[in-house]
Amino acid sequence: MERGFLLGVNYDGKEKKAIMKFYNPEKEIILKVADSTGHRPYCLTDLTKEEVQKVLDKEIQQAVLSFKEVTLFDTLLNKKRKFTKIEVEDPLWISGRRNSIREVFERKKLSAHLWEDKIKYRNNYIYDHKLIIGEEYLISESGSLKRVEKENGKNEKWKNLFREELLFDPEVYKETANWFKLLSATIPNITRTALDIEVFSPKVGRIPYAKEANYPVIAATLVSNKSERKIFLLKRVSVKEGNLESLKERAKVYFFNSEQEMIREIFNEIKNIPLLVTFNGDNFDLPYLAHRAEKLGINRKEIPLKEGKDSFKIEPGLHLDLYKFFHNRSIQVYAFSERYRNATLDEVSTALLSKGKIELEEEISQLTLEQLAKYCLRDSELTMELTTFNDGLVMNLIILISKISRLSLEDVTRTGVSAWIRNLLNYEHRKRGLLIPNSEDIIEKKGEAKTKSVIQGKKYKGAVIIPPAEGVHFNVTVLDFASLYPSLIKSRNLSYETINCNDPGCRGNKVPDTPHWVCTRRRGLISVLMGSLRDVRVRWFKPKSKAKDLPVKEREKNKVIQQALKVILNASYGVLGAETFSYYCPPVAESITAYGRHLIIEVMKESQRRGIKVIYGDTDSVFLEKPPKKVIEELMRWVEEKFSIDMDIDKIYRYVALSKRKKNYIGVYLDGTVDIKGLIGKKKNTPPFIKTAFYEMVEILGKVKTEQEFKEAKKEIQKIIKEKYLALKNKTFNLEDLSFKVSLTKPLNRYTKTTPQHVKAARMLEKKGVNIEPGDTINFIKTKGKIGVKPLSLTKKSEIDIDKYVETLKTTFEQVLDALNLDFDEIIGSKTLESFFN
DNA sequence: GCGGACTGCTTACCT
DNA sequence: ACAGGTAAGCAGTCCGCG
Repeated sequence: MERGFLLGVNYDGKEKKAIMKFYNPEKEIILKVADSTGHRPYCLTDLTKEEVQKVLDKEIQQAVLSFKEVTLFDTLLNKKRKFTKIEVEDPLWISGRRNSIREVFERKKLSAHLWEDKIKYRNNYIYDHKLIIGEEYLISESGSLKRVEKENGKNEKWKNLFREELLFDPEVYKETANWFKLLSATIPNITRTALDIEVFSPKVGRIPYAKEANYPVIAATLVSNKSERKIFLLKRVSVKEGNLESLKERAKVYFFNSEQEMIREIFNEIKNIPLLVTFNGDNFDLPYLAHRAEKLGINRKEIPLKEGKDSFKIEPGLHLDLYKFFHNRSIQVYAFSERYRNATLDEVSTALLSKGKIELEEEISQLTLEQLAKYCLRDSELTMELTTFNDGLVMNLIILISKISRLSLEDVTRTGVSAWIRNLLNYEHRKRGLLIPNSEDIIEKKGEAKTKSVIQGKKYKGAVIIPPAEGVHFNVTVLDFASLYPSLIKSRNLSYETINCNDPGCRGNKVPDTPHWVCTRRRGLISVLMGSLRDVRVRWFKPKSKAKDLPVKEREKNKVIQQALKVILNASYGVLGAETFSYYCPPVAESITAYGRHLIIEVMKESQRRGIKVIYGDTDSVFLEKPPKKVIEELMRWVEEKFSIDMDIDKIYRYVALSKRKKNYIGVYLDGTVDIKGLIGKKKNTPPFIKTAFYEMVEILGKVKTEQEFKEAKKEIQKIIKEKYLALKNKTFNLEDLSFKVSLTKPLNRYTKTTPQHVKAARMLEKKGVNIEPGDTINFIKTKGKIGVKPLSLTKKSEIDIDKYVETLKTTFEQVLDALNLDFDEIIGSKTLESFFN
């Protein structure tokens, strides 16, 4: 009998079996357990066995192991149906090779009669065995599994807390309890090692191409989470050694005369690593090593690396590529609040660890061995620290998302949030004996969107924004709906199968502002799953992440769980409106925003009925001017009773300055902190000169306490504006403070429709031999003359177009001046005789 | 052949 | 490969104008 935490499932093409990988914390090793149940790849069809046999040719028929009749519930038709389950030898027979079942069905226009054929076999295996990644199992000699269930006292407390919920919505209650157990269980601290390699390059500034692997690997470093460090160095006659002794204090150093020997040694290390961590290892380090090894004549059997479609995996352990994980938009935005902008090792580690890569003054190939080793070691250290900082936040996040999505750790780090949610939904369909629907069937049955978007080119109508009341408003309370869209999905029973259901009795349950209705007889699966995730977050993990009575460690644990849930919940609405999502359902997506619009408008009306002005609102919030406490409480209770959606007090401002512009305001909290939304002065591309001027104004605004104090503040602001205007006119500034910084979102040659200014500047740089790539930020100055722009590095002070900067200063300040009822032109005194006559 | 009105493209932001 | 809505600036086009 062995014990281990399940980390993933793979398919072994040679053994023709699913292989589960468990991690045993005592021995710090990976246990590979092959399937012992005789599970085979399969897909489903509503054709009979005889019909299928007519469709498939002899070659596939030989690969078909069996036809079985199965009964599943079709959620779209709301009835049980019989299907033929076609079991085959190898997943490629389902799809992925010539004359696979899918290909044949497609060719014969029978795609509509095929189901569950697009699911990866490793996931199919997880569904059928109800496996939970990240959970601990007992593994018997024969390979059978048993979950280690740890009952703890917490569960009882939990049940008490939710007795009410149990009566009101038992299905959600049941799932919430499951999530609670799953997410509170112990998370293993997996022993892991980071790897980084350096490669010789004969050309300056050229990164070697992994597929060709033409040049030697000259260094490799390995750093474990237990601070074991190893440096492998290739001796080269052409470079100096430097102080090699200094390396030995920091790591075990190994020298090699032969590159082949060194690579062999790296492979020996990899074979003993349960979890390998790299930064971009899928696309560089591992393919380079694999191809280089083959080139050097190392036997394929000695190479513990396996090339996948968009991954490189290792044996027997697992490989996580952190680049892909940090590159994930949801992770970047919701887990790390956009603290890094580009997912490079340097930017991510600088932002999260306050420590970046070693800056090089020379080319990699010219460094002394000492410098090379230190550079390479730092990269591995950073990569490892990204998984260990903050008590292993990143590792825990990955494992928690695995638990929720039921995907292996390797898949979680390589896919986006829509793949996570899709997999969870697939798993839950299978668990309940429901047919996993084809995307086309959902669209065919439920149709496209019926509302019209405000922005042309979008698919349906989104949120409403209550127009801001221009001016300065003192004593403002902002109310918001707690995670509005997930709450609506839960409380309005929204799911692909419940929208516009077949039962005529449900037609009265209309979605406002749309022709849609929602089923009143059965709970929707997406509604139950997202609803229970929402409940467990809002009711338990979020408050417990802030609970002062808990030890800090405990709070931090809850915080990570809360964050993992947030990442998934924040996407729950968005994926339903994304064509690429396999449960894409426009009527559901537009119903969510429609209920949202209805809600905010009703709250606004009610607030005004109760004598409180709503001065602004966006999607899920209302800004209330001078609301008495009592009225706020009554209003919130009214909303909760009438719509069963929770409202929270989001923030309280001493005052808010609004212009007519939406998504554009400045608010000052009671403690004087300033909240800036959408203003140009805050945007990252605004020149520092303008930004500084703007923030000088913000500082003054933060000090204003009463309406009387505004008089003085207005004078000071006018002073700043005059000063800055004169500084521009007299050119008393640094050139670089006038540079706009704009990012390239695509390669230069893909700007074919128009040529924006930053692209013009970038092209000038490229001509000078500068390497320009997507994601690069271009620094440019607005200049006089026909082109109107030059890269910062090529501009002389005399070329600046001062008038353009006065314009930028004007628009930046106007966004606030409008609220203060001040006029920029009057302030700088350009209301001269001339403008008078015009 | 020039300038204003307009539309479209691009980036950065908000919820 | 989660969504829609807004602000702003510039590029490019159309149209009028003896």
